[in-house]
Formats: sequence, structure tokens, C-alpha cells
Amino acid sequence: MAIDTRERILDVAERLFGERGFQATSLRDITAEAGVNVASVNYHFGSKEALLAEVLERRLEPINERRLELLDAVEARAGDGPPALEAVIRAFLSPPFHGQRVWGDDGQGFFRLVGRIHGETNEDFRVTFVKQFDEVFRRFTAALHRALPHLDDADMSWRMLFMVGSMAFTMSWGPTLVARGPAATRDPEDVLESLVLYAAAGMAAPAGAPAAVAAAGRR
Amino acid sequence: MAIDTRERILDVAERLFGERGFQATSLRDITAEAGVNVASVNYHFGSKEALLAEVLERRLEPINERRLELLDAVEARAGDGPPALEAVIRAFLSPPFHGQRVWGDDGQGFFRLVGRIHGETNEDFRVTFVKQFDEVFRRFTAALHRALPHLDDADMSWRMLFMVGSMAFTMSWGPTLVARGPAATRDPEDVLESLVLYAAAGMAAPAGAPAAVAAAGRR
DNA sequence: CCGCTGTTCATACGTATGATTGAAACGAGC
DNA sequence: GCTCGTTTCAATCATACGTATGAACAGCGG
Repeated sequence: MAIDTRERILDVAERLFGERGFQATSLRDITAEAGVNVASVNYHFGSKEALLAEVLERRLEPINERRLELLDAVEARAGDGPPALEAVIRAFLSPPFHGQRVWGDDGQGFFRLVGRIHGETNEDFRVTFVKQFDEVFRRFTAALHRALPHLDDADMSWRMLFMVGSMAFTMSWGPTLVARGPAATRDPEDVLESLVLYAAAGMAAPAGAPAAVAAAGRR
Repeated sequence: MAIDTRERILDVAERLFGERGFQATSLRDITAEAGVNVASVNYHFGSKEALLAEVLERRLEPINERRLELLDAVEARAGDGPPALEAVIRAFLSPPFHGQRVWGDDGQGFFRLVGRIHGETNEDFRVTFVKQFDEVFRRFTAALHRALPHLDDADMSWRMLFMVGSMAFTMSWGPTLVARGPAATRDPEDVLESLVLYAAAGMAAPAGAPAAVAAAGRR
């Protein structure tokens, strides 16, 4: 019956992990919904954790690849000068948003999962998970340093954490926010642009002791 | 033996929930470490979920109370004019950071838990959880609207989500970041200030289609 | 010293979990 | 149409979980 059991499992797992979380989703939930046998998960993936790793990698790899491509382009365009801040940030933030059709509804399994993943799983898993981002973080840190020479290492680390936090949280709670009222409904592209704007402004904020920050942007 | 079983359970639960997550922590883990009987959780709290609710409420209530106090002060100072953006944001972000001694080490149980909570637990719980913030969100949304009249409702909703995301993510991953290298080590107060600066700049970013954002802030 | 009340205890219950097994079904290549 | 490696299946395993139960215990007013 199954066209491809492996793929079916991955698809359902992605959605259920995203909807209910990793721990709260049993292999039986997944296999039942996928119409396959319980044993097939362990046959194809080895363990539940390995399944999660595969679910993540399947999406994350092309995303991180795309991030680096976009960053390459931005840096090439910049030549020897500092790259454009907003462009660098967009290169980082936009890939996960693509392929994302509409907020609310379904189809956002992976989207929510990424938001969740930071909170679940044990420390060991987090370590392996972070490894996937090593190169991406290195490259983007360097690029941001060139774009924002007034930030020291500590500032940069924290601000990148802030940025990733906004992104992850948006992925996780965006659907909930959208569902709560039509006031916030937006096209994913708009949300992305909003996030890019926000992050760029935050990144570019003056460093060190908070003096008066410009009260409000105009326009 | 127990000085106060209830309190001991709450303390241990807070730490373990924060370290391992809610689902991954069994009542037996908690009661064993607290040196009490398994049954005492159900006796004192009724269920595991109710225990989590109590753990959260114990810290959240004073935090949200403090947020409103601080906001009152900021608004009083502003009189009829718009409140100072940075002050409003600090009123929102600072309370959870207080009582937080140092990054890394332990003692950050609740801190990490708050970061995690958004990913775990089922939808029902999330609803009850969000309820605790109703008034806080209403008040702060209104204040931010006055401080940033150029933002419409949708922009404001998303940007607040971004801000909360940075905060939650910082709580959850801050300790990990600090542990990874001394480069980012910082006093919690410094991290808070950094976050306030970042959020204020992001909030104040121009609305709508992203034109060129100021390339870099000066020091 | 009783009996009451609030608490703690050891222990058990029923269920659900991730994993494993060994046999059956499948399918491409000869 | 037989063969053999791959995949699927029902059934089973040991374990861990949240919760429930009823007995023991401690403190205390009477």
C-alpha cells in the first residue's frame, strides 16, 4: 500500500511532533496515522530520537545551504566593503519562511517543530542539533561583525541569540497568534519582512550602556 | 524530616522541569530528589500538571505584578504625553531577570523553564498559561501604542511576539551560550540591558515595507 | 491516654511506551 | 518460477509512567 513508508513516516512525524511536541507524540500515534506498522520506525530509523533527527535534517539541510548561498551573494555584492546589514539578516531569516504557505491552517508542522525543538529533548540532543548550525553561525557572525564593527564579541553573541529567539518564537507561536484574532493575520512574507526590519534595527542599536535610544522611527 | 514537603517539591520540580523539560521529568525523579514519597505530589497538588501550574504561578505572579507596578510608574512619569519607549520595555523585561544571580551555574531552574514552557504541554495548558498574561499584555500593548503611534495593530502584535521571543529564548539558551565560551559571559543585568536596547531599537524600527534601515548605529 | 486531623508512607494498579522478534510478504534479477 | 535481500507485519517484552489506596504516623486539644 505504502508508496514509500519512510517518507510517510517522516511526513506524519514532522506534523505530529510540531503539533504536540516530541515527547508527547508516541510512535504508535505516528505509525497509526501513517498507516504503517509500529516496527517500521525502528526498522527504518533505529529509534525515535533518530527519527526526530532525520525529520529535522531533511528540512534543515536545504535551509542552511540556502542561507549560505544567499550570504555568498550578499558578500559578493559588497566586495571589499562591509555587507549590507539588512541583506545579511534577510539571508539568515528568509530560508525557513519559504515553502511556508499561510499562517494558521496546517502545513506548518516543521515550522512549529523548529520552534519547539529548543525546549524539548535532552542536552545531548541539543548539542548534536546545534552542530548542524556551526558553519552557518560562523559565517553569519563574521558577516555581521563586518556590518556592525561597533559591536564586540559578547554583544554580537547575545544579539544573535535575540534574533534567533524572535525567529524561533515566531515559528512556534505565530500560528497561535494568527488563530487568536484576525488583527494579526498576515502573509508569511509580510511577517518575514517585519521580522527582518525588527532584527536589523535591533542589531544596529548602539552598543554598551543604554543611552537614550531614538524614541521612535518615523514613516 | 521534611521542613515543608510542599515547598521542597516545588523547588525540585522547578529545577528539574527547567533542566529536562516537563514531559521528560517524572514524578518519581522529583520525589526521589526531594526525599519525599511519590504520592505526596498528588496529595498536595492533585496532578502533575497542577504541580507545573503551581510552579509557574509561584514565580509568575510576582513578576507580572511587578511589571504592572513599573508600568504604572512609567506612565505616571509621562503624564499625558507618550511614555518613554525604552522605559516601557524595561518595565516588561526586567522583572524576570531579577533574582537571577549569575548565568551558567544553577539556580536558573525557573528561568529555563519559562523558556521551555512554550514548547511543551498541550494546547489546553498553553491557553490557561497565556491567561495569566492577559492584563499585562493589554496594558503593555496600549502603552507601546502610545509610544509608537506609527505602528498598526498587526505590526504591534508581531513585534511584541518578537520581543517576547527574544526574552524567552534568552532565558532558555542563555545558560547554554554562557557555558559554551567565556566570550559571551555577562552579568545578568548586562544581558538585560543589552536585550532592552535591542528590543527598543527593533520596536522603534520604521513600519511597513522595508526601505533602507540605518546601516549601523553609532556608539 | 484518647481520638481526631493532616500528612507521609509503601505498595499496587492499569496503561502506554519504545523496542524487539520471527515469520510472512514482497520484488527484482536470473 | 525460483531465490534472496529487503520490507512489513502481528505479537510480545520489559519498563516506566501517573495515579490511587489504605495503613501508619505525628502533633495536639481535651
